[in-house]
Amino acid sequence: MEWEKQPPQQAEEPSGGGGAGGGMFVKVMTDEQMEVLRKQIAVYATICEQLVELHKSLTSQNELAGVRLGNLYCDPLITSGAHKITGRQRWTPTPMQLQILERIFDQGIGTPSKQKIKEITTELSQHGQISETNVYNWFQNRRARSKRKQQAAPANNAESEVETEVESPNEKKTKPEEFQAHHILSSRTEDLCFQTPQASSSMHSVD
Amino acid sequence: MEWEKQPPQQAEEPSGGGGAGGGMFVKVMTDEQMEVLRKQIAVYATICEQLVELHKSLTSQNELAGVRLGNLYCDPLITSGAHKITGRQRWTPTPMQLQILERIFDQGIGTPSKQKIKEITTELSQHGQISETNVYNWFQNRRARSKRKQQAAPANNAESEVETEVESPNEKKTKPEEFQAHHILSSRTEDLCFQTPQASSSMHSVD
DNA sequence: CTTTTATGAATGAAGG
DNA sequence: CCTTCATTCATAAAAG
Repeated sequence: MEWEKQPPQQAEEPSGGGGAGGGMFVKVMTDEQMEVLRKQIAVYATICEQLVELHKSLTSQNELAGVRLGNLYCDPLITSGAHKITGRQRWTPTPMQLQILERIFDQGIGTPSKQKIKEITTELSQHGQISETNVYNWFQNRRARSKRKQQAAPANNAESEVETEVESPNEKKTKPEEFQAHHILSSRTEDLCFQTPQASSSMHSVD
Repeated sequence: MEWEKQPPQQAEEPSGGGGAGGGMFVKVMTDEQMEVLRKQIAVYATICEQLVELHKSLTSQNELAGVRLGNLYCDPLITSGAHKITGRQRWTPTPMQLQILERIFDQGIGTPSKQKIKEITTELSQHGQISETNVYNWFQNRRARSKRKQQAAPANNAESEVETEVESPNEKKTKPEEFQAHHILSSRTEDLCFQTPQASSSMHSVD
């Protein structure tokens, strides 16, 4: 089946002669696999949340059963278990890499072409692990960021804002009605037990 | 989803108490286990979806008592792609829409004809607000990015621990994230649990 | 340890 | 189809 293909993802041993002692941490799934599962479980989690909300609504009229019902199936799912396995790690530029990137960015070359990306990546590879996508993303983000900062940072009295929404000049965009459900759900996704309710007996907590 | 190789440049583990460092790669799950896992999640997805449908109908009969029920659970999550009060202009596929799209993408390799788009849009409309343009864009983006990723991460040499599987050379990297439920639900869920307790416990933590 | 911020990455949509 | 942009999401890092 198709899950066999493994990405490289070689983790380096930080300082040689490390542990190898007692509790050794091993990755049981590749990041890719984890991400796939996480995504799928997110679907499940989302639907579950819908059910939670629905039950709240349904029982709000008959308050007697409302609170208990919500807690019962919501809490155990979300609060369950420890975290481990792994999350996806993201690239973090080394100071040296960052310096070089900033320098290139300041050179006014606002056009990071494909070829340029390759060159930069090659150069930065001498200072740490990096990929072309990292460079590409960095420039994309950098440009967008400075653009956004420009319109927020200066205390310009350009009140030509026709929108009814007014945002503070020294504050970045705020979303009052933003609900953070995604955080809760996805942050705990890896903690969900991969089991059917019927299979509970075949699998219990570790140690 | 698709990421090119993600270099764990500084994948430091907060190794407390001589714990060995970063991610050592061991394959602890067989293909069969992964397949079982996939099916399990598919079962969950199916059950959840059916529950949602069921509760929807339950709600509809209670509509006389509480009118606001529909809004509470449906609007924030299912119709998240639509516009909430302040309006979000960018379409966001619901998880269920995503699954359907992914499935179609895997099947009808590549050629989203006009007629096909129409059909897909109609089908997806049952799971949330969507337009043909959304579908079109989605397939365009999907294809382009899938292609780009493939060329960005070709330098893969699998881990020595992992038996590599041959994949079709002229085939795009098979996308493993398809977990469509189909009608697994009709089969006995007991058959879908893990056969090896070791693997199950490994899923939780290995520390 | 919890909350906040900074920023790498993902993605819908537009342009060519 | 391919590239680019704007917005959003998730997480490492910083602040409390």
